Formats: sequence, structure tokens, C-alpha cells
Amino acid sequence: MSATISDVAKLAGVSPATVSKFLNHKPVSPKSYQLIEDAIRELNYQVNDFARGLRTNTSQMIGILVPGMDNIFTTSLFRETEKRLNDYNYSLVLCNYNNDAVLFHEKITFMRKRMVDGVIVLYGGQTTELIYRSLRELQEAKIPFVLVNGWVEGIETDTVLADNEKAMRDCVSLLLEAGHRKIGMIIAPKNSYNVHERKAGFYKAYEEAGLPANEELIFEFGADKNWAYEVKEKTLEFIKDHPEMTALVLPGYRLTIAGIAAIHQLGRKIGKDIALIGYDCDVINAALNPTITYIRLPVDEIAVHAIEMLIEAINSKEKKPPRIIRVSAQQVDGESIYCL
Amino acid sequence: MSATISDVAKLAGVSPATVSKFLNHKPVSPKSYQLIEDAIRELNYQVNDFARGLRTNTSQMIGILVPGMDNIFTTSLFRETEKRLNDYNYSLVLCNYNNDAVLFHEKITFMRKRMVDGVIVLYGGQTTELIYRSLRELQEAKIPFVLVNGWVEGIETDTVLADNEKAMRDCVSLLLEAGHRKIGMIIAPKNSYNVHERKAGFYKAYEEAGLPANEELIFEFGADKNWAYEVKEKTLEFIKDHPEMTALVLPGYRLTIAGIAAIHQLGRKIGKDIALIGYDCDVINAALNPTITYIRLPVDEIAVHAIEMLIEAINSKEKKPPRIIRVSAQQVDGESIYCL
DNA sequence: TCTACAAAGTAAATCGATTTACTTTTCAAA
DNA sequence: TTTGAAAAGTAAATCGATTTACTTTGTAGA
Repeated sequence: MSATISDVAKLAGVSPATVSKFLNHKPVSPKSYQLIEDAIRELNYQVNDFARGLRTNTSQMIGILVPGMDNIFTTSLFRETEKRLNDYNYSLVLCNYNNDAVLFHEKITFMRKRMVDGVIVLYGGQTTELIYRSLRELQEAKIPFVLVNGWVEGIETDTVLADNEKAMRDCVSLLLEAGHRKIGMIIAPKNSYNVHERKAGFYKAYEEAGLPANEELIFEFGADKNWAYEVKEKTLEFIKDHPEMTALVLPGYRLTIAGIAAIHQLGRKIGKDIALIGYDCDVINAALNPTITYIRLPVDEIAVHAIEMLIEAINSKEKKPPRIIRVSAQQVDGESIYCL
Repeated sequence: MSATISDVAKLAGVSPATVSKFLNHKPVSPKSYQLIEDAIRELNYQVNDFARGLRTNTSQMIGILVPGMDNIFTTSLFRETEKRLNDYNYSLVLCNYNNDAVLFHEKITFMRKRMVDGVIVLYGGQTTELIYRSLRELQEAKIPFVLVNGWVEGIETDTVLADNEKAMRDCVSLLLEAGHRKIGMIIAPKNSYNVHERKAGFYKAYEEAGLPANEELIFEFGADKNWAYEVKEKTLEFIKDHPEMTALVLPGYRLTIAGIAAIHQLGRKIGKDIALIGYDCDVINAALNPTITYIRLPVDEIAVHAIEMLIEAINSKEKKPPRIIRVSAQQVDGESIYCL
């Protein structure tokens, strides 16, 4: 059917071993180089990835493990990653674990079997035994991975994090300066690293302002595989239960949408009766009425760092100490904040 | 490192050939069956996909070729496909051609090289030489593919289509019944099959109502790789240029968002000054103010059909006549329509 | 018990690359 | 011109499965 390395070797008048050297950028004489190059073009030769993989245990594939496809951060990150991975001649295999630890483990096993050369792991939940074990298995199989937007206790690996604490501190400070004192925050998933950081930022802003924070206005809830269905109702409940709240921070795309919907449903006016700061609203903001002031996570930057570290880890034989990169979020102004 | 088929054979006391039979569900004696099963469990054996692929030219991978990741239809379809493909033990390789024919061809070549067993192609644009040729190459390489939501002149293959004509006819009829006469429609990409169908539906609704259609209220424009940046401006222009228009149909997620944004910007009120019918607004609708009446494409149904046909084509040796499946869209009521 | 035929099992070739352990060539210095 | 080391090239083994072309085993019927 299609040409093999032997066909190329025959046509070029050299041995398959020499062609192999050529293919792997090892030195060959200028003469051979030319001959082989011509033969490859002539035969329209392409390396057979199976044969290569069988010998080298390398697949030129990178796995990306995501918690769901329903949130714009994930899909954007995925898009950016795919785009940039083009340059490295890797392809991307998507695995969605749907916020489910059991599925997380299955997918990791699957990727190991598929011999992906590296994995980008999006995990923002809390550290559980199964998650920890899954990642350990990856480490034991010597498959490098980068953790994005999360932190798993006991796992040391290259990590890209958004500066959640600072972002949240800035949000709350902004609202405090606008005169708000009863500021709410809805965060998920429970007990996760991100939630921890956001709480810290929340308190810090109050502290800096020399004001007491209202702990009961922080609503933390779990995010399992059905969370998309529950988020709106829970958000609605929370807002209803706290009529004294004049401002709300919603750190997440789905949270933001749920929050806006809930406020509409209660007949309150965003930017008049209640102030709002959302997250990741790039695409939809223009269609919102009023528009929202929101935090934008720098997805492109995150993707670049993740890929860079991963490729480096794949290419370097000896293990380096894990790196942790923090990127900072930006604020985009809308009409959802008002002065009290 | 990890166990091979020979290790299993040795432990089970049979030959590798027998183990291979077991693995491929060919008959072995009950005794061997048991022995092999135990040995596999004992050794935690997993088939090496490279070795298998090298022999069989089969990868257990399915490619999905999408025009972009910025629209909810695509990402939803991708999600549904990934979810359902789990059951078949295939993995999904994403390729994004970013509305660019050259990239489309490159990605097809890439997939061929990767020996994907089948491809799901989302292509809603017009038939061009390069697109046609790319798909022909797939056919010549005997790689089955399913076309989703599109039609390429001269390519006969399994296809899943939404009933765009009916959906559009229903939209326009609804607006006509509400008394609207100056109904606009913005469609992209130019000259594509979908646009053709939508126009047909548009005219048919007027025809059924015995009314003359306003051709100049159909705005058709090209969608290249930068279309996301242009869509809002163009939409704004169009609305500004046609102040007589009292209703607008926006068949697409990004079109809908752009349209809403444009109307806001012009200071007109949706559902009062101008009626609107959007597409694919499931997630965001609750956050919109007012909510939008929109058409929902049945993504899950589309995914099921696409996968089913693809898997069947992969498994059946002789080529069957191509099937074309049409799924129908649903209408979801919002507050964006009013009676004139 | 023997025969014939089906069922089960196997040795060895094969897929197409890489890699090891060599051999041959080249070329600068003596 | 000769020599020795570096550069270039190669034959053959190898990766781990599948498959072909057999051989062996099992069993029903005579």
C-alpha cells in the first residue's frame, strides 16, 4: 500500500538504518541526505507511527483530562492547547471525567494504555485517595503531566495556577471601596485548593480595609457530576436566604450564569439592587443586560505554560524539580457594580 | 516492564497464538479460556496498541474534525460524542480546522497518517475544490467518515443533518402569525448548504402565508477564520441599515449573541421594539434579559446517529449505500417575541 | 476399536520502524 | 604514502501483537 522505510532505502540506494537516522535528525552525509530526501518526496513516504511506537514506546499524543465540557474555561483551554500543540506535532486526546473520581481513574488508566507521552490534567477539586492514586500511577509509569488550575496534596509536579487569592482580594476590595459591606461569594467545589485560596483573598480584602468579614455570606458547595443541574437552584436559595447581601462574587462561568439567572428570577436588578462580579464572561458579556464586571483567566497564557513545561518534561530524560507558575487574572469592567 | 502476550501464554501454559485468539474473541476451549483469563488478571496484562496496530492497521481512534471551538453546537457535539464513544472503546482525537480549507486538508492528512479508524466531519461551508479533494482522499484511503450538519457536492457518505428548512419555516411562520412582516435573517457561511436550506424555509413560510418576502432582509455573509471578530460589527451594520425590520432570526449561537449585543448597543429593546429568534441558547438563556425564544438542535441525537453509522461503517467490510438522517430541531419559548 | 472430520492449538512469519554492534569510508596528521 | 581516529553506513535483532499454514486433539458414527 504505502511506502515503507525499506522502499525509501532501496530507491535512495542506502540502508534502512541510514534512512532511520535521517528521519530522526541524526547526522548523515550531505549526499545521502539529498538522496533520501528525494526518495521520500518521490514515494510520498510517511513514518508509520505504530512501528515507531512499538520500538520507542512513544505515541506523539498528549492527553488532556478535563472535568467537563460545560464551562468556557475548559473549552477555551482545550482550544488554545490544541492550537499550540500543532507546532509540536503532537495530537491531543480528550478525556472528560465529568467531575467523577472513578471516571478520572479510568481515564488515567486508559491514557496509560494508549501510551500518551504526557498529560494535561485539569483538576480543581479536593484531594481524594483515588485522585491521588491515579496521579501516582502516572508518575510510576513515568508519564509526565502538568496540573492546571488545581493542587493535589502529596503530588509534586509542574503546575500552572491562576492567582485566585489576588483576584478575589481585588474583587472584594473593589466592592468594599464602592461602599458594599455585605458581600457574598459562592464557591465550588467544596474544600478544594481554589476555594481555599479564594476564601483567603476574600478575608484579606476585609482585613486590609480594617473591616469585619461576614462569614455566613460565603456559600461553599460540592461539585459532583450533577452539579450543573443543581447550581442554579442552590444559588437561588442562597440569594433568597440573604436579602441583606448587596454584592455577590461568582468565581466561575456557570456560577455567573446561574447567579444572573437567579437574580433576574427574584426580580432584583443587577447593578442597582445588587452588585455582581462574574468570571470568564468574554463571549457572552456583550449579550448581557446589563453587562457584567468580570474576572478573566488568561487561558492562552495558561495553555502556553502548560504545553511548554510538558514538552520539556517529555524531552528531558532526568527529572527536574517541579515548577509552579502563577498567572494573574485580569478585570474587565461592566455595568454590574454600583456605589452604595 | 509490562506483561506481553508471551508472558500471558507462558503463565497460562498455552501458545501466544491461543492468547491472541482469546483476545480477539475467537473460539478457545473452556479450559484455555479460564487459564488465559486468570493469567491476564494475574499479570495485569494490557494489549499493546502499537503492536496490534502495526499488524492490523487499526488504531481504535476516531477523529473529529471541527470548524472551531467557539460555538456551543460544536463543543456540545464534541462532548456528547466523547461520552458515547466510551462504550465502544474508541478514543477521540480532536482536530480543529478553524474555518480554514487549507487547515482542513492538513488535518485530514494528519488523521490518515494517524490511521484513525473513522472520522466525524463537521463542515457547514460551501463545497470547494480543496474540501472535496480532502474528503476524496479519505475515501480512497478507505477511512469511513460521517458528515455532520453539512453537505459536500459530489461526496456520497453517511450524513446527519438538522432539518434547517423546517426549523426556519417554523420560525418565520411564528413571526408572521405574530403580525411581523419585515422579518430579517442573518446567515453564514455564504453559499453553504445550510444557508440554502434556511433560505428555502424562509421563503416557504411567506409563501404559505400568501405574503411576499423581503429579500433584502436576508443578510448572507462569508465565514472565514476571522468570522468571530467580524460577526458583531456586520450584524450591527445590517440592523442599522434596516430600521424597518421588526423581527430577526439568528440561526447560530455566535450570531445570536452578536445580534443581541448589536440590538442593545442600538438602544432598542428585544421583545418590544424588535422580535428575535436565536439558536442554541440552552446554557445562557437563563442569564439573558429578556430571555430569548430559540431553536435547539438536538445535539445528543445527532451524536448518537453519527457514532452509530460510523461504527457500523468501520465494522462492515463491504460498503453500503450512504445513509442520510435528518433530525428535527425544537423550539424553546422565551420573551423575545411580541405581537405587532 | 477404528475412522474421519471438526475443533483446538501452535510454530513461525510478518507488520515497519529503531537500535546495537559492528564494518567501511574519509581525512588529517605524521 | 601510511596511519589512526572519527564519521558514515549497514546487517540483523528487536519491539509485541496477529495470522497463516500447519499439527494435534477430541468426538461422533460405523
